[in-house]
Amino acid sequence: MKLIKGFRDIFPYSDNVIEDSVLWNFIEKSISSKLENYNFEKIITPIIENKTTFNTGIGNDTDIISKEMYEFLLYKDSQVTNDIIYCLRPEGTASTVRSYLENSLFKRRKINKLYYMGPMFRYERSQKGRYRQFYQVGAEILGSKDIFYEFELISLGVDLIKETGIDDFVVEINSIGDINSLNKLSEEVRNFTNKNKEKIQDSDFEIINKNPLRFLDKAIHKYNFEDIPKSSDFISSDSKLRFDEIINLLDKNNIKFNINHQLVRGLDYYNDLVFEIKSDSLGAQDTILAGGRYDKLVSKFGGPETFCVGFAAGIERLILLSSSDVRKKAYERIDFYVAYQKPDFKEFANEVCSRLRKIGFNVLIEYEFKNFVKQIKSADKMNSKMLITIGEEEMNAKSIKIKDMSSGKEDIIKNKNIEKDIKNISNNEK
RNA sequence: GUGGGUGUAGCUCAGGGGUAGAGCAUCGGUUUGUGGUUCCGAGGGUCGCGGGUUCAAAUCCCGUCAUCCACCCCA
Repeated sequence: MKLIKGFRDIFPYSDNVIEDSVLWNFIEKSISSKLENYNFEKIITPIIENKTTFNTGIGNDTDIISKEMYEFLLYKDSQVTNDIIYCLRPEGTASTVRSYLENSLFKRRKINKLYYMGPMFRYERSQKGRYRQFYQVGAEILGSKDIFYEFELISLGVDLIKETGIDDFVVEINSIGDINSLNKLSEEVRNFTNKNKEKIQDSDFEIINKNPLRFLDKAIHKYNFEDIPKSSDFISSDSKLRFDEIINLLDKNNIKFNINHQLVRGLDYYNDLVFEIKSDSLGAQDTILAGGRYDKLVSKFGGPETFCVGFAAGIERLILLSSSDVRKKAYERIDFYVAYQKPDFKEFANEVCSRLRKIGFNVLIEYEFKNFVKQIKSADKMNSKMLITIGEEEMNAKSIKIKDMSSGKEDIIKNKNIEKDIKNISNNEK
């Protein structure tokens, strides 16, 4: 009986922040509510897909596909039932696009703003901020090339990060050029590497033959070439114009960013805009959020030409970086602790609880009686905002006493007015 | 896949061939009407797992597993 290597349980009161379900819950909620502020709708796709979805989606020669996929054949009655290879999804964009096409979302709305949140799987050595099962939140805008959508997405990314209390981050952006520019660049890389044949390892030539751009991404740093072909040398005037526009928009809206011409992404489907948000305090895995434009992916899947832009963020990484403020807030979730002085008062205390829960409050009562002082200490320990005490006096006067735990202020409320008066008190708090 | 560190109580760690330890946390008492930093006490361990050396192993040796960190790559 043991957890699988690289996987983890998430449970309450864990000493490890990325295993703490209370914090997880809080952060997932604030992320979703921010996404919904921006009018993104949630899409939920299975965590198992046909492997081909990712082969065509991400690119066969990427590390994700060639060495990090969890793939399997379906076994039933001790035999392989067919020869379809399934896999655990390693990322969210390919599944989203698959579902987008399969459900004809492009026919239902011209522009779809979708988000997903859930576990992804990659078979790699685990490390700080990197796990075999990890959670991503992603946002995708399908169906428009409007530059404002690019802006909206970057702005959303920044907001999501701020939402978790992170402030030491950097936004980096680049344009790798449109599809024509990328083709030109590929050709140029091929020429360049042919010229420098004797300096380049055979294994890297395999990469070049499959996809010259991947060579720039993963192998170029091994060599000390000076005049390497750069995306900025081949960028078309259209792409250049778009890049200037997004820079302008970010500037005007006070979103700070760095231009990084070295920035490329490890997945095949990007063109034009690419961006990342990084933090220094994360160790080797410094990217919190990354994305870009992917205008050819939908047609690669057999759909109509569709302009798309999106990003994904690592939830464990957001949680690792979350501020102490956010962590504290996650534990301030109890509105009322109901303390009763004698076991005989339990029935009434319980009734008060039910009534408060019915009108939407988070209420804690401990049914195994312990002495009054202990109960009050417990209210404090559990971070309850308010304390309700029910003792002899209250029972006689048919009332309850409410204490604000941070100010110490007390109120007495008549039994029959509980619902109305408590709403007033908690409104005054806010 | 490669390299290094670490595995002893729920957590953080001390101990280093001869009866298993501390702090924090938990629970109880102090305290049957008021909380955060009072004081006292209790529970909790196959010292990661397997093998070897020894009269005796948590301790020494070998293996293995897990975990952390870095490389690679990525969110």
